[in-house]
Amino acid sequence: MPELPEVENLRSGLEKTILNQGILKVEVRKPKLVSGRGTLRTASSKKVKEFIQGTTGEKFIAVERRAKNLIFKLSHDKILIAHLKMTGQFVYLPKTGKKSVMGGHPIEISETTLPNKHTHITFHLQSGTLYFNDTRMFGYVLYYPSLESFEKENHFEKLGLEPLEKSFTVKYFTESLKTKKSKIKSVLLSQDIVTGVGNIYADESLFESGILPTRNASSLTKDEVEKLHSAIIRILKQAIKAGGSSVATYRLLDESRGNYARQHKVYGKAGLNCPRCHHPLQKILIQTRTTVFCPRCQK
DNA sequence: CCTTGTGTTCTCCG
DNA sequence: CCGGAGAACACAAG
Repeated sequence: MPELPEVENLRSGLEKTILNQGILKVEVRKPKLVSGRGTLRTASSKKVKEFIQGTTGEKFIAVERRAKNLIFKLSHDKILIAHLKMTGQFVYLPKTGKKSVMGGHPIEISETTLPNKHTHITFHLQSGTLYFNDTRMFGYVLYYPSLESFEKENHFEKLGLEPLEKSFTVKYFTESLKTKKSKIKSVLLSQDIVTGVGNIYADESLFESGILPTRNASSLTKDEVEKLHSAIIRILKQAIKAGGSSVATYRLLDESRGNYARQHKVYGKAGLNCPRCHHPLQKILIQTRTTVFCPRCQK
């Protein structure tokens, strides 16, 4: 579920809670989740051993984000890279005081028994416990013993630019889109020009900029590229500010757990009327992904 | 029961 | 190399 705004909220939540904490003990219940990325990864007990031995006794120094990935920097230049994919979540439970919970998936947050059957990695920290849960097990947490080993692997090789960095300019976006032969929605989902936009924010950005998701990326006019560029940035920033508009990401346990109010205008609203022109919103499939748009005011 | 849908990304074909 | 389909897996809902 998590796209850039949700991961960014998770990142800042983790930063507030686990930073400077030592790792006392680590448990890995699903070896596959620490054994590599990709669909064909196989469980490796050697990786599990390296993961546990390498992280135990170290301390969390920083929590950063690249696209939808979390980067945990540990003492001694050790690094953990986590991807939540669709259903991954991190939950932190302090030993005492306020119970803060954070994650990527709303269902299990309300079921606060931890660990549960979807808990695959547990970090016992000085002041609390950090759980990595993932129902569908597409996510992963990878361990790198050094800066060199991390850079050598080039984990982020295929990713495009961060949409909220200054380097993501209209000029860059224009030039990049010219080279693409596929639909604009496919390009947004592909992560290789601009990262962090998933199904929700792709549909929302295209609606906001009045562009049909089926348009060929290279056919966008200068004006359309400018509108899409600013819509992506504006919508992502608003979503981060709202705490992630699509799902709960970081909050206190005592807050209303059903509060997943989405601010989107088209995502998940097929059949309802367009908020702009009141024509019924249409649903189609693009690359096996549900896509909702207004056939009248998106051109 | 079976079918469909799910916020991601990698791999395999053509 | 490129683009699209299917796969990785586990549910919930209809």
